[in-house]
Amino acid sequence: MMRPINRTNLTDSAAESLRAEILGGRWTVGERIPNETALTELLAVSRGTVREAVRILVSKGLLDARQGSGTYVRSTVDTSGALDRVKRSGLRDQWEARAALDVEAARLAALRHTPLDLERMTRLLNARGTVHDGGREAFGQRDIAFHRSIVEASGNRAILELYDFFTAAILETIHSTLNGDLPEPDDRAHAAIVAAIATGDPDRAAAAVRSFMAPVLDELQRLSQ
Amino acid sequence: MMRPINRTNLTDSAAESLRAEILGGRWTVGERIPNETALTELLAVSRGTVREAVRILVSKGLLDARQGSGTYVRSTVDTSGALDRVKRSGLRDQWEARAALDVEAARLAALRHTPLDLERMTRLLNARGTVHDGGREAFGQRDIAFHRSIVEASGNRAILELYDFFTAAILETIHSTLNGDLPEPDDRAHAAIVAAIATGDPDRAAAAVRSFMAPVLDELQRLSQ
DNA sequence: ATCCGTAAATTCATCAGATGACTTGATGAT
DNA sequence: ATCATCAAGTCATCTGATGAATTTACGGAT
Repeated sequence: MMRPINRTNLTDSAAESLRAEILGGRWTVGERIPNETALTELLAVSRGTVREAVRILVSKGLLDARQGSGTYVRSTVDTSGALDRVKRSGLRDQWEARAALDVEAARLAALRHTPLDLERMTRLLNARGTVHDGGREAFGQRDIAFHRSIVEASGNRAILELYDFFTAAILETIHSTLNGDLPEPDDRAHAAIVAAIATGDPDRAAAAVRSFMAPVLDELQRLSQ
Repeated sequence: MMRPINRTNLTDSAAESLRAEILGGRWTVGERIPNETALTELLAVSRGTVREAVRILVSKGLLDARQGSGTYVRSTVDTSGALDRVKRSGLRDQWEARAALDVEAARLAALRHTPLDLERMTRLLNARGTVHDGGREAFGQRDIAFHRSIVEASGNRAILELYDFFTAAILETIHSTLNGDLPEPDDRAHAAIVAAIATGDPDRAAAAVRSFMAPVLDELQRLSQ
């Protein structure tokens, strides 16, 4: 059951060697790397192991294998580990990062929201209810849906994508560590956010989200010390 | 040369099938999935193909293969594609997201910076010079180093990680699409950021970064329309 | 009955060989 | 010069076999 953390296998070693060569600039983007047989000799492992190693790097977006042609370098920057490190960065850091996106999203939503966006946000706000309606789990889902609609209204897909990531990551962290004893968000504060966005004033919208986030951030700051 | 976008191979199909089963909750976290021989029959592909498919999911963090024991579900949420989608979200969206992180980082830096942080930021600001010193490439590097030092001073590793990602992603995009005709940042604006952080006023620091970012954001907004 | 060491079974890791599918460049006929 | 055809190169896939690590089953000692 107990496993040493750094025991590795040939496939991972081979993939790591290849990755280091790619990131080190041994081949340029678009260039073809040695074929499987040559890699077998270079890495001193069997062809099957080479293929598994290459497969890993293809899935990371570093390589591109084309049947009949060869395997080519697609990118020399590896961003695959970034989100893993974000996940391990602590709850306070994650919440702060999400808050930053949330504030900016509200700012952009004030400038760009469509009538449809406003209708959806209002509807989700009204449907949000209280924690007593249908249990904690269901309330959390409704709360998340409401906040997500704000980010959607920003029209920024990058922010929305990261917001979804943080929502999932934070939920995972809270489930595994805390027992959900964070301050409950104020209901009137939610309405204030929608109202601010509706007026089209970005600074007011940003301030509304920021003041809404403040209690949780303060609590997390306290917990992290 | 022309390649249909959805031509796939057995390994990717098998990996996708497995991924769908995992995300669909067929097995719970910690549960052991069928062994390679069984997967060979379930997926109707050879063991080698099964192994490559499993490798992909292991590298994505969904599975955990243990020699002699079995292959277990590590996570049922897949965040591996999030950054890829962010990369494809357009330059304006990426820049806005990074700006959001940058502003929040300055705010946090004002509250948390150490004397060492301040020293480093000042040093990098002075070393930044102009675009005429050592060429455009070198100047870009110094500029990035300065901005990164602000994010470092925030003490938030999640924001720093994402900031690095955006820096690389934006650089890649600019290289491949634009020809670097974005507004040059003002030098005095940089000094204003450091000064604001040094006073410890988070709102002033945030405002300094925001006004510094404004010209580029406006230009990108114009380009995106 | 419990504990513990050994053997057996299970499972993933790795290697080797062979065949097929696809791409690319060369060849040759028109 | 153009185009169809062919040959070489390369990745994709299958099959079989052996090794290494883990787990389980078993049997003896206490």
